[in-house]
Amino acid sequence: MQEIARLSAASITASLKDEILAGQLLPGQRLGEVALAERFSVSRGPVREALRSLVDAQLATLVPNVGVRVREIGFADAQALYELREGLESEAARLAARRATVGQTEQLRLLLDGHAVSVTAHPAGAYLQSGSDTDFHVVVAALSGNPMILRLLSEELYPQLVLMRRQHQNVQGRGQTALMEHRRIVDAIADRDEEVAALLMRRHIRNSWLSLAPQIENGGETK
Amino acid sequence: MQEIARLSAASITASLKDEILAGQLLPGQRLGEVALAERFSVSRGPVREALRSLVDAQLATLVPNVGVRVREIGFADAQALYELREGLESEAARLAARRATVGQTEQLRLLLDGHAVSVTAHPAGAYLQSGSDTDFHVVVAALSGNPMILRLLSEELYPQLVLMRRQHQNVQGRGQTALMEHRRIVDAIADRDEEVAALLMRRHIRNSWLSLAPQIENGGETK
DNA sequence: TTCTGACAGATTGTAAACAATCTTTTCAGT
DNA sequence: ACTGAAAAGATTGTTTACAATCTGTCAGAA
Repeated sequence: MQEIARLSAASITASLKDEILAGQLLPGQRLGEVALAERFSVSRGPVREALRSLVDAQLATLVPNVGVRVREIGFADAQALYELREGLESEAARLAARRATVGQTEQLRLLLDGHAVSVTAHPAGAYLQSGSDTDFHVVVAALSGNPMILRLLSEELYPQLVLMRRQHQNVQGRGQTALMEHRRIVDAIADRDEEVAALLMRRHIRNSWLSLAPQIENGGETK
Repeated sequence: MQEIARLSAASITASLKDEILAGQLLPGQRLGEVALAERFSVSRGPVREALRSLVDAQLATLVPNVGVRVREIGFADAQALYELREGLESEAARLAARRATVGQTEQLRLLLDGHAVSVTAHPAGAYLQSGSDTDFHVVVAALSGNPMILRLLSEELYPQLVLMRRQHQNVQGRGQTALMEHRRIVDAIADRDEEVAALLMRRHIRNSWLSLAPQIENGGETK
């Protein structure tokens, strides 16, 4: 696992993010500055900066004078995350219905057609696992025309979702159902029906949570 | 403007945040590392860390190899901010209606009673300016029982709001109206009516934006 | 045996020096 | 006078060294 090129702060941040999301760095694992500095053939400065960036992205936790660890996402965290998504993404769907052009909604339909192929190819619910679901949600967020919402979702919440899924190994088989819900949402967006688009997105995310919650160990860390 | 005690990273971050929000550091102003290091009697390391923290909090912008500047919030930014608030805070109100205890809603009413005194004392619309409005919204966010929503609002969005208001000097006189809207929201929360609470909060924030938008120069920086 | 406290090792926090990049100035050429 | 390139200055990015803090171990007393 040796790094070849001499990277610097931004690159190291990206590398660590990727490794965490890929599951190469396990939740709870310590991220020592010296160890990482040696691994990247760089001094502690850039590593330190990268670690702070991970903490800000909520992918790691920092205890002052002690160190940084890969974040562990418990049941309460996951629930909060999905509640937040309900508010944020229903707003994104609402704005998308207000602003998306006909060409954009067409592209969205094409995206779902591609997903349909994936679902039939891997019927055992690889839809959500393979990131197709995230693709759809990112596009809707982009169509909202709101840079803040797009950034929040794609750069903060979705990485946390990936981390959570990896930690709890949920391979939920909601592919077919989710795809149908996606189509209804696109219909509402194409109809310029803000209220319905927001409502359907809210329900979609809530259904997703209801299907996912039982898969998460209730080994409840309260705090 | 000399600092007395030898502060370190976290303290410097807090100091700079306060100064930006207090308007002592104007939007667009450069935040040079060496200058700040001398001002705080500290080396560039902690200053650098504090600056990155400001950038993550969206209170400053970073251009690599160039420097950090206090963030300028244009019309498009303000609009995006309020759209985001609609989604986030209506969700907070919904969750508050679901979870707040009777004691908590009572305290919320008491808070508004206190605000009523402030409004009658300063009838010229000092309500929103004095932070009373923010107080209410923070409490509702807390009552949502969702730590992520609370953190996002109180530590990211509201500081940006303060910065925006300072930049555009909006002293909107919506005090009496806003207070009444607040009371209706509390009523819905006390009634455990999630839908109405969410709807009223959404309208409240939208009204706030409609009253505020004209006050912002449309000297549109497109990007 | 178990708890307390001090010491040693390791790790994070900060300071100071060096390297790389950008900005501004200067000056030659048109 | 104006354009453009090159050099000087200033600023950020990185490295190295030092200080402060924490964790774990071990001796000693209850």
